[in-house]
Amino acid sequence: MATDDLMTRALDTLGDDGLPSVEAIHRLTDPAAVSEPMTIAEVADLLDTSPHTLRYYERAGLVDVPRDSQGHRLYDTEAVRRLVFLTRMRLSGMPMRDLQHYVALVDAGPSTEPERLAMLVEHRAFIRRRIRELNLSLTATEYKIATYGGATGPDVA
Amino acid sequence: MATDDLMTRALDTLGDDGLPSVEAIHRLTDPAAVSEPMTIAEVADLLDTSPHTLRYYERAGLVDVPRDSQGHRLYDTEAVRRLVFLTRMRLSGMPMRDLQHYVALVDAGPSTEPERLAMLVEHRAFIRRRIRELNLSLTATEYKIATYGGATGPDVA
DNA sequence: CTATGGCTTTGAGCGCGCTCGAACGCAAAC
DNA sequence: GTTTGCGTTCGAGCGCGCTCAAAGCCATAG
Repeated sequence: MATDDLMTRALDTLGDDGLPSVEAIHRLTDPAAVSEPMTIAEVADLLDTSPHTLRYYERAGLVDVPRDSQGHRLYDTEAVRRLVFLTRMRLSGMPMRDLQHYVALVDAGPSTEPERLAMLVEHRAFIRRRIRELNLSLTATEYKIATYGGATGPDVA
Repeated sequence: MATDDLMTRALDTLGDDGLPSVEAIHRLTDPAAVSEPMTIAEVADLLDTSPHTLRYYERAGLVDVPRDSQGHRLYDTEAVRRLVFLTRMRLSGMPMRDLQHYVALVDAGPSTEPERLAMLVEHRAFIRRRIRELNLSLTATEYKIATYGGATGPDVA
């Protein structure tokens, strides 16, 4: 388990309220400062995932990865950048199917930008709804902790 | 799809910021005002799920449901209450496994209250982390929408 | 020279949470 | 009386996202 992966570092820039600061945005826009090609293990560590998963993403057509003379993957800046995006989207609940569609649009050229933008806007709405749901469950859980009697229902006084 | 299920109603009590109001808490503590037994279809509609799923939860040992003279399920207040709790926990990401453990603890009596409380506290931490992750992804998505150029990376100026 | 370790490919397997199909029962509606 | 509709049980199937096993290649270490 990576203890200093991207997400961990990014979360550290947030307050306890979970609201991102201006600094957080800068970290988001500069995910991997180094520009040298990385091995699969390094990328996996950076993204807090496994080499298995990175190969799986590649097989799924989500990213193209160059090889070195021995046939080993060497992730260049472009590939790393895309994977940062992909893992972020996955983590926030976008299905593989949609990501495959998205990258197909990217590969299809600039004419598909409106559709890509529409996907992002829809995903934004999805994330917002999820956050609202989680806040509700959080409130319910906190209420249950505070008034804990052990029943499954609220057992309102 | 139920358009007036519990979650929908509860979310309506929240502001756009997703922060629950005092009223929301009251709705949470009084999920189903009626106290008459409900059919499986009614409960499914209330919880925005399917009869299939409700039977599945029962088979999984999460809840006991009384039957009428014809062998049909008649959900009493206790069962509905527990299912409200269960679906809330599921929606916020608690695994079936944990829920099975939790209800086993409930059935084991008051001596297990500390462990149940510990589970809730841990789940609260889980929800909070998820919300933080989602806020981060939300920020990233909003940034990408705002600066949209269509690449998979930020393409910082 | 022979391990050891990290990478490669391919296809298969798995854990989770449903979701469905089949065969059937009962009851109210036509 | 039969059709329609909603319910029942049981076991099987499915979609998703990984996750792994097997067999092999190459390079550096001892």
